[in-house]
Amino acid sequence: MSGRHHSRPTGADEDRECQDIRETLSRIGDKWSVHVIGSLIEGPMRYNRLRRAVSGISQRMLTLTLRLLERDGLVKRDVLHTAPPTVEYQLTALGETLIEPIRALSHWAREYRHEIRDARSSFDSRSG
Amino acid sequence: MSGRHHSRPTGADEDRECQDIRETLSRIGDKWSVHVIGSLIEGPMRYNRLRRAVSGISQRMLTLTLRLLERDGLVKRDVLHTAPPTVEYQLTALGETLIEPIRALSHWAREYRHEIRDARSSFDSRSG
DNA sequence: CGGAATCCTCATTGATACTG
DNA sequence: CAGTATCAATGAGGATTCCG
Repeated sequence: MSGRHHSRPTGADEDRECQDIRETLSRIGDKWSVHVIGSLIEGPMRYNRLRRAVSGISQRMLTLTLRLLERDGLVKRDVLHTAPPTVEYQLTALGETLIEPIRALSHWAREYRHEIRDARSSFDSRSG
Repeated sequence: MSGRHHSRPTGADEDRECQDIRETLSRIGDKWSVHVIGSLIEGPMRYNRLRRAVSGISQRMLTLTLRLLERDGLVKRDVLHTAPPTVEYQLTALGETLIEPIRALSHWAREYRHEIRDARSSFDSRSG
């Protein structure tokens, strides 16, 4: 996670980098954030449509997830003054910068899913 | 998370990709895995040294985390027949492939940490 | 439509003590 | 040294109900 060039990284460098990555992971590594972000890639979306897009999410968790993403500046919330009220969510510019790194992880997961599955069943059979 | 070329992705594509990414995130998005992986990048390491490297981790969680990483084929556990026993952990080839995507997220976290901090304090002051 | 509030459950984690 | 076993606490998440 550290070690630029060929020099040994200091422990402090490591700690700071691990902090950074852990912060990001706790932001998007929860149960729903990536699903929500993934849905919003397609474009702005309203609350109930988002709810259908992210199948399985409860109303509580959708609201909570959106609030946290909004708080971190990754998602923008727009209230349109209609009756009944219309609320639209979309990725911010900052939110869009997250797409690439997430996609990288997604590709990794894709590429190695079978190796992981095999490693698992092998481990499980060894353990009884 | 999908949308290759310019064609609209199907919902099924999206779901599958979100599944993949969620699986990866639940594997490494827990409280300790990234710390452990980050420490093992430097090379093989024994249990107690790892424990000191990942400061704050309990014995229980270190063992648990290592088991899960081993199960998924990301970490290799070697028992050296000495007295007292010596156990060495290291990343597998598969484990090493994870370094790059993790580093990408790490860089993202670094690059935008201030924007996120500002977004947060702005949001919090708006909310009271 | 787009939530907020409440209650409840279960999974994750930590602390502690013990062991080959 | 490198764990295992047990228990207690914390907190994320789901279900339900109510609201402007």
